[in-house]
Amino acid sequence: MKILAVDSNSIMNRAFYGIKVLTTKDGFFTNAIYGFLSILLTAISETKPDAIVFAFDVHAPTFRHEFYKEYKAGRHATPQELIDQFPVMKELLGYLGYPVIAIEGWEADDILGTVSRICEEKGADCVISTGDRDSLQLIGEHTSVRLATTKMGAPVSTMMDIPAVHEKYGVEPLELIEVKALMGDTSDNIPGVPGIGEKTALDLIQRYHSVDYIYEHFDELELKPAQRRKLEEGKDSAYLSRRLGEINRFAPISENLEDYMLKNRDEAAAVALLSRLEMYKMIEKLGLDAAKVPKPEETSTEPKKKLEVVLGDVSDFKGSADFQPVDFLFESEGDDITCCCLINGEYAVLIENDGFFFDAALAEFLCSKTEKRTDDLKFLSRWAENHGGEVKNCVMDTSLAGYILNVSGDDYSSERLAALYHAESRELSGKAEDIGAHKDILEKAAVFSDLCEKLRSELKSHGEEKILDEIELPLAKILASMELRGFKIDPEGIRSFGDELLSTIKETEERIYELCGEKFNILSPKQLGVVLFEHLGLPAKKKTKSGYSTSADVLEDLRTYHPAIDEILEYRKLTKLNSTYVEGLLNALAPDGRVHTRFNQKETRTGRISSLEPNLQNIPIRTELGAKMRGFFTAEEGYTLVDADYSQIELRVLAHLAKDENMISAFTGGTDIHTQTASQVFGVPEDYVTSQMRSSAKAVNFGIVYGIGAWSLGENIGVSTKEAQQYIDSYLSHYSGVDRFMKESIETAKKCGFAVTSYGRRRYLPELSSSNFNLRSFGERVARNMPIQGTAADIIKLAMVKVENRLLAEKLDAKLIMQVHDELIVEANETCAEKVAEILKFEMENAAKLSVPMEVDVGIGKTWLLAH
DNA sequence: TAAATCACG
DNA sequence: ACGTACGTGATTTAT
Repeated sequence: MKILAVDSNSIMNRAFYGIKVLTTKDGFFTNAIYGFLSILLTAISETKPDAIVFAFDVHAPTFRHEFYKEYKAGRHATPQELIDQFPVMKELLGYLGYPVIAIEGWEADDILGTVSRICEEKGADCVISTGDRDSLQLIGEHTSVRLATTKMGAPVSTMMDIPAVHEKYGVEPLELIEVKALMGDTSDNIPGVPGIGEKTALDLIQRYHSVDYIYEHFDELELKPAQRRKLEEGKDSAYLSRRLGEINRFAPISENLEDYMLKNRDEAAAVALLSRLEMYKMIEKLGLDAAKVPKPEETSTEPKKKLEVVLGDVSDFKGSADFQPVDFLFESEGDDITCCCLINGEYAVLIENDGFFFDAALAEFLCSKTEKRTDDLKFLSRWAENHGGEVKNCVMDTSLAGYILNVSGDDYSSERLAALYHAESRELSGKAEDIGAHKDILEKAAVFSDLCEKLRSELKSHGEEKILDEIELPLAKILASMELRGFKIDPEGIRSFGDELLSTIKETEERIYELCGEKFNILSPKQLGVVLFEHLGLPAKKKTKSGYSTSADVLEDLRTYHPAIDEILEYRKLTKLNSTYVEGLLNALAPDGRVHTRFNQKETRTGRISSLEPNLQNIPIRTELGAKMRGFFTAEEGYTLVDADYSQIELRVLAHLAKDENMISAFTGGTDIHTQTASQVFGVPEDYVTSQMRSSAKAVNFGIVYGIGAWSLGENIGVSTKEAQQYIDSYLSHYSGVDRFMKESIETAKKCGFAVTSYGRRRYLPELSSSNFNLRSFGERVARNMPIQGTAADIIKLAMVKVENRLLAEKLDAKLIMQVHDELIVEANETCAEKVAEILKFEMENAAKLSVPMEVDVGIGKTWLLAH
């Protein structure tokens, strides 16, 4: 028999402060519950208990104990966001069939102590799960403690048993009570003996084992005079502390361990509650059946609307125009569509791909004027283009709508969105065998129409309709086309570049072994750390959770200490270049001689798009060697690349948003912004700005956009924190509009709960109401950054739509193939490259009207390197 | 699977 | 007292 006893209050606290902010979409904090369940699941899988007991303090957290504890420790009172999670946690545990014990007048500790005592007496095993070292005194023959802590932000658990206590403290577990009696515990309001700290207390108890012994044999003890005096004066306090610190092991709970076995759980209630908490993955992890969710029909009195399922054929594509908008759902295998479902008013028409006229009929349908709603427009557009058509008049993509409504989500499937936005399901009618054979797609179909309406009205009420209609929907189609077209690369060039790299890597490797006097894996931070900081004795500024940091900026500081450092940095650069870019690109090369990256339109928190498999948005450019890579990105025979990029778009957006006269005039006047900043921050005329000053000013400009802190700025440009603070102060006094804007951004975000771009794209920031300083600060930095980065992202997306429209309207043989946040690349027939360059420049510069001009640099060339 | 590192804007 | 600039994705080693 093995019992897991959970110190629930302690674990809830640990989880609340240790886990990043997590809320439901209405803002209810769920991070403590989530963290609690995660810790519980690992504890269960590690200990495999036969029963689990959850001990809570009665009041969550009690005023007498927890509140005072926090007060004494100089922290804030327990935040409401945490308090609110306790009743929900208990409710959930109840549904899950676990015994929850909370007894008026007894602390959770006492309950744990009692459970472990019972176990010891009956010879059962007891594992206590807690985040609090208090419980270590309970460790015994059959009792161990699983201590949950956070080491540098990461959750860690340590098993403590008798030998572990011996090793760590050099005393018996029970003697920890004596230690505490002497040293006290400020966080627990135990005074101890004033002047006696952990070291002395441990030393005394190791020698004399108890408070009683110390005072009973006081005159015989070998003590330093100061210690003797402190102990004498603190005698009463020591005995008081001795009583306070000992956990009571006789709480009035059942002595029968069988009573703590798992009871029948109310699966439906548990699933319903977890769904309300939006912890869908947790449902599975807890071994619950998601299908047990009670149907919402129970709450509605009206009869459910019907959806008649019929098997159709390709002729049904044509007839659908009468029922606009038509909802179009599909199932796919690879690039193919295998089956689809059209929702025409009352009917769900299933059409299977029979391999005959399906593709042609579908392509024709997608091209038709009929208004369509779907759940993955980019896929559909790619399919349509592959079949010689396009998707016209698509007015809804539920996944894009879901992304716009919450950019921080991770699942925009229509199933999930339907649950999130309480879309109502229609009742399927029709032949049972038809329904059974297409269960998945029909389940989606049943809620889809209502989901579309719910999403649309939600967008409308947020003022985010235009983002969907004018930015994301048209963009999906463009991205599809960019993915399909791909980027031509020169595999021979890459291969020979790779060969050169490999031979340089080999030489560098040899030199490193020579210089270090041993062979090891240079790419292993662990091994490298040992060699550099132990064998070679270089000064380590330890950083990471698991040892020495060997990151580039740490090594940079060590360059003068040892000749191997430069070689190691070089080695890293070369291997990175080879494995990520040379090998990565060759692996991604499609048979058509091009790489087809995929653009993720629903990933970033700011509204940017991202690129993956391969990521073409991080092809090297900053170093000369790396930039050679861009020489292998090229255009088809007879075509050329036209590359256009915004100059300092984020700073321009900032000048505009902040309405900062000074910054606006820098951009209208045509002075270099970093030079102007340097001149103002350092108080010298522009002609006297050195390159050193300009580069510091540049860092400050970047820092401002990121939500700057003096410490990091100093770190970054190699000046003291104090000096960096002076730069910032000077900056903000010269750019007072920026100062005001930053303050307002945070204020507004705190008031609304989200940060927002010029175009109304929101990013919810529950972090802002976190009681955790670091999280809250992060929220504030994001509140400052999101409007800038996000607005810039909106602008270039708009530009892409405009550019594509122009290229199409003017029937140019040119296609957009890449976007790198502030840069667009078009592959154009050589005959129209100049025209395309003009269009790019014009449409990008005029994609938005800011109070500063947007400048675009355009280049034409056969390779990315040459065009940029 | 997570952590460390490094490529880009 | 504490941690320390925004947004991504790929590769490697280590757990």
